[in-house]
Amino acid sequence: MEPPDLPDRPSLDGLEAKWTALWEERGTYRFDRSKSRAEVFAVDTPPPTVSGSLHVGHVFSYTQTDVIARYQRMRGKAVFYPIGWDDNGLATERRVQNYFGVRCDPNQPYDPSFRPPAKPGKEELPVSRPNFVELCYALTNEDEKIFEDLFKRLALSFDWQHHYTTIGEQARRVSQAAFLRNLARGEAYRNEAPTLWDVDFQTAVAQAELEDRERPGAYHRIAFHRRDASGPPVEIETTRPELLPACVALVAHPDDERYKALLGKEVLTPLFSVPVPVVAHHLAEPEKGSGIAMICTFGDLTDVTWWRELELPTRTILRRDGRLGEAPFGEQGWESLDPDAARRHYAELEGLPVRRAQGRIVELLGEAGALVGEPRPVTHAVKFYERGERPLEIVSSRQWYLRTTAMRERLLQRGRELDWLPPFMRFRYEHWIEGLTGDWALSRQRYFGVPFPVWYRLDDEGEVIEEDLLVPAESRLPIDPSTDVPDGYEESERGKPGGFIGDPDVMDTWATSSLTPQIAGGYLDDPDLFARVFPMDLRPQGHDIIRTWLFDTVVRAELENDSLPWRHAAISGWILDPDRKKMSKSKGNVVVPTEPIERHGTDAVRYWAASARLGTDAAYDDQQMRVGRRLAIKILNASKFALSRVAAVSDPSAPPNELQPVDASMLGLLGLVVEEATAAFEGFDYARALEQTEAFFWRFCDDYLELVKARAYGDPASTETISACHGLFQGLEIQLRLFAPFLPYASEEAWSWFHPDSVHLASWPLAPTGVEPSPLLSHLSEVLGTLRRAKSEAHVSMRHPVAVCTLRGRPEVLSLLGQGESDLTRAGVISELTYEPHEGPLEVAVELGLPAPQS
RNA sequence: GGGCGUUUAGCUCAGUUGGUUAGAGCGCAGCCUUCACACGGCUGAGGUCACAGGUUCGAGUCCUGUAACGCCCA
Repeated sequence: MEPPDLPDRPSLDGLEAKWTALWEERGTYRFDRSKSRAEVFAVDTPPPTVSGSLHVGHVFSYTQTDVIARYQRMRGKAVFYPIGWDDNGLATERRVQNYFGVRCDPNQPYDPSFRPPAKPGKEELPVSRPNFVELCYALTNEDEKIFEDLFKRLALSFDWQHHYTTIGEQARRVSQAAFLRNLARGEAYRNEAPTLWDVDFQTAVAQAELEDRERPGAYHRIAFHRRDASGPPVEIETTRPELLPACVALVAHPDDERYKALLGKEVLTPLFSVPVPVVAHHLAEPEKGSGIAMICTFGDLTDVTWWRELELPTRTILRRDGRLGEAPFGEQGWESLDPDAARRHYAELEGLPVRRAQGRIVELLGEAGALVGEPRPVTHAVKFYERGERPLEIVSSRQWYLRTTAMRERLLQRGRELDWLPPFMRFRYEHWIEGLTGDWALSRQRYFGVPFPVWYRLDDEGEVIEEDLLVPAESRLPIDPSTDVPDGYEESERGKPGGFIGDPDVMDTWATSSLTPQIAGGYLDDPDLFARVFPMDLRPQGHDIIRTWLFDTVVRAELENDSLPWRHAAISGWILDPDRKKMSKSKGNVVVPTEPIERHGTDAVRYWAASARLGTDAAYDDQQMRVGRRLAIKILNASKFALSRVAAVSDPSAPPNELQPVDASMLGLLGLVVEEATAAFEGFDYARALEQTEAFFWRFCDDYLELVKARAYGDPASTETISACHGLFQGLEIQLRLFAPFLPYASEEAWSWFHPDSVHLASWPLAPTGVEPSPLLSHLSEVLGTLRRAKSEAHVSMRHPVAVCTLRGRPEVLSLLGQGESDLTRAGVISELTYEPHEGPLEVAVELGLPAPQS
């Protein structure tokens, strides 16, 4: 073969820039859409939240997916591997708010000449909704560039031509169309209902966005007198005494003997003298507090359950800003035996935020003698919006919902059809479904999101006619109902009696993210593409978003496509810091991914990420990256050596007539590694494939290269040298391909020294044919190990001659070793090699010779 | 309170349907500057497999229980 142009000192420096540019120029990772579904491997990649900070967690899981994608590409699949940015939603709004020091005020008019302040001021500057959205676009554009640069440097083999954003036109169109179809099929509905509410963000929140946090609180024991004044007062315990004005009943467990006699009777709320019934429900916990609780509208989700199942009245006092609102005691629905006193007491509370209202009502209760004993401090779990800072409240509001609870069984069945990696992750999904307390609340009272594509007709008084929806034709999508006009109306009729008004809400960001297979696959615009990629093969993601992203995506595909969205779900673990604590911004232990890439190089960082199995958390580990870097350098050096030798023979790729036993053994054993790595990859166990490949490579370098060196430097026309060169060539070629998914830069560089095309488009290797995996090389390794030990212990160089080496072992082992005798004696610098048959494991006796004369 | 996972060398982790003396890498110690590699290589010392029972000829592996840690859900 042509002598390759080999570097004097191979180096990793510069490889990343060089190959990233070449791959892009050559379109190495472009999707071939001429392939049929069976020839395609489609990945539904998680679109990262670009407003969030980049950290090594991204590197970790995205690399694991890329390794799988590269394997599939080498297996001959057309890999559909799009990438998107998740830019819509509250995360971006918050970042824009902090970055520019602005606040969205929908009442402000649009200012086309608006420029954000250079530095955020002390007070947040109110800006119009269109101005605010413009800032969101501007900032996400900046953020996206940073992500793109990182992903390219990480050698993630995305097809950048199939790129989307969750606020982009395509995403809005698909989200709105899917919603309208949900609506038409009766799967989406709008309803006034108790809603989880964040008082700071002033928006509804879904069950999936909840988070429990331990907070200090106190049990207050409050006495309720019986309406008929018989018997002692009933004492309840509550952590939320400020909700007493919203009390609609007391509840005890039906089997609780202490309260059986009370059931059906009425008691009076202290301070407000509102008669409320005592009712029974199995969710009342006899062991908790006094065993009887007050039901308020609404203190927590249990209140909602009681209220719904026991058909209790509603007395809402909480406003959406987290303060106590109106409570017209004495009027209908607010009946009181002493309305004047009730109003007097409530006047002390109205307008106060809940915390201050709590303090005040405790004083009032104390003065009225209704507080029993001192409040008892406790620590308890309080529900928060995961991005919020104050506890969630529950308010009654009108929201859009998607009917998920009605399809529990179908979703569980889909979960069983999905291949979970690792399998136990399915429990997360099942438990989530079993624990659903209501339908998916879709609407958010926010600004940077996909609007609901509906308008409402206004009656002659200018009031909204809820049941009379105006929806656009699908061909008009995407629309913004706050600026677009429904068919048959003029803009001048907006907000006027007899006119129309747009729905002011936007969709939950997951309502868009849950459609990534449809958005990326061209569901609406490109049915030909969609048919080639859907259902997709792989959904990679973290286990923290099984209840949101994975679950929601299954829901949408079930409703829209009557199908699972993908066949396999690969769930990656967390990145922990070196002390095994979860990395998080608040702990200040986040590692920025550019840092390890700068220090160790991409291949090294990928090696670390690919060493961790799916579903397993991994600690950030500099040492492991150093190992990866060393491996990458070793690949370059070993390749250089092998190629510098094999060029001597005419066609090293062709199997020679007389393949020497040592070469055949190496190739045979490598064949086993190929088979194991392939099997591991087929089961998505890339870490095992890497482990096997790496272990073999080390033996290849330490033992095989040393054994064949003498032959490789021999006469290029000799049988021995031709065989050695074939072993080197074949061994190298196969191993570079095995390494390619993991270390794309080093393997591509070495491959380029003797191939015009990319290793990443080369075929995945097959085990070499015509060679038996004889244990010859393994036995030789053992002997070499003993020789090295002897030399190491004698503190002499490895070139130091061995006077006599005696091999003792079973005859068949000795006879096998005899086939490698000349390689062994030259690699070990052995003067005399003798064999002694004996029954037992191989033993090697070494007698060192005199040092070779100094030259 | 319910569920899931983890526990193997100082550290990070493999360990297949139960089968010789439990593996790897890092770190540590020692050695070697060899004609691919000092951004290196070689060699070595490290383990009561969390604990307690049980099944079995045989258990890191299977069963029961306990503990610690982590996560999810109440």
